[in-house]
Amino acid sequence: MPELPEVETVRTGLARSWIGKRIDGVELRREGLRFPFPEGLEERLTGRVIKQIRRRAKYLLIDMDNGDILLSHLGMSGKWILDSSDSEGKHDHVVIYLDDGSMSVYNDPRRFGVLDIFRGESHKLLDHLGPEPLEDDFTCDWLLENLKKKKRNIKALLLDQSFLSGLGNIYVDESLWASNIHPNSISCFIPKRKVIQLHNNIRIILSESIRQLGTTFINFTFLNGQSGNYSNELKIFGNQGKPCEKCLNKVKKIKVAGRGTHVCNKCQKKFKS
DNA sequence: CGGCCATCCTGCACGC
DNA sequence: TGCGTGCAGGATGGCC
Repeated sequence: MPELPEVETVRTGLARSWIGKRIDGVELRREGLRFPFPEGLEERLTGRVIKQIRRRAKYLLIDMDNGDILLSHLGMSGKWILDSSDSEGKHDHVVIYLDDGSMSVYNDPRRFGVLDIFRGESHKLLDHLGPEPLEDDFTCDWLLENLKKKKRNIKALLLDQSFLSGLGNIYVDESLWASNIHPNSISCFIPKRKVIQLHNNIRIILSESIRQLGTTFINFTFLNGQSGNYSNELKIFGNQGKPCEKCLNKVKKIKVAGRGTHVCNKCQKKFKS
């Protein structure tokens, strides 16, 4: 479940390993992932030099020397294994051969990932995305104004990538707990002082997680065994049955917006009117 | 517009 | 121990 901090961690790793290298060959081991691979992907990538790696929401954008952009989304279980010595793993779907003799392998058991190539400013999967929570345009005023405009369940809204991009199940639960807002609150009824806290907490939590290289669960390493430490910092996610760190009340796991949701009913206030 | 559901897929945690 | 079942989850698309 890579979210913004995990994808950012992957970006840093890919940048270190890939920038300046030329792609000598690409092997596709199946027809596609979530979607079929684009026609002629191997040919289009072969011979290209990788110039830059960017991130938008949970997408990786790999800029080539001819203007082509390789788009990679890790879905639920995707990972890039760099300097791999082996590409025969059960779920190794894509192999990229680089001009330094190394091999990068895309492995994705659940195949919810996306790999596409495009050129220009616009891509169907990117065009509708909301602001980046760590960029300057995600201001407290912006959040206040836009929560007011909607009458939606706050958890559903924060998970909605067209509203705000990059948050997933983990960081939404963490941000709402840190702000003492119940995930079943309605966006427009959350008072200003709580929205200010929410805005602040989203940025603090994401930044701190990036600093720690993200959250890693068993079975989920990003790059050659490098793994995130933010798991140790999780205050509510996965803590069902344990005492809340703020009030010792038992943390519950409920369903909100179709998602498993962790909540402290004592600390987190439900704003519904 | 918003909520809800199904879909994609596999691994894993259950219960018997 | 081993099998079957059901669930999780990011994003989309359809339905009401």
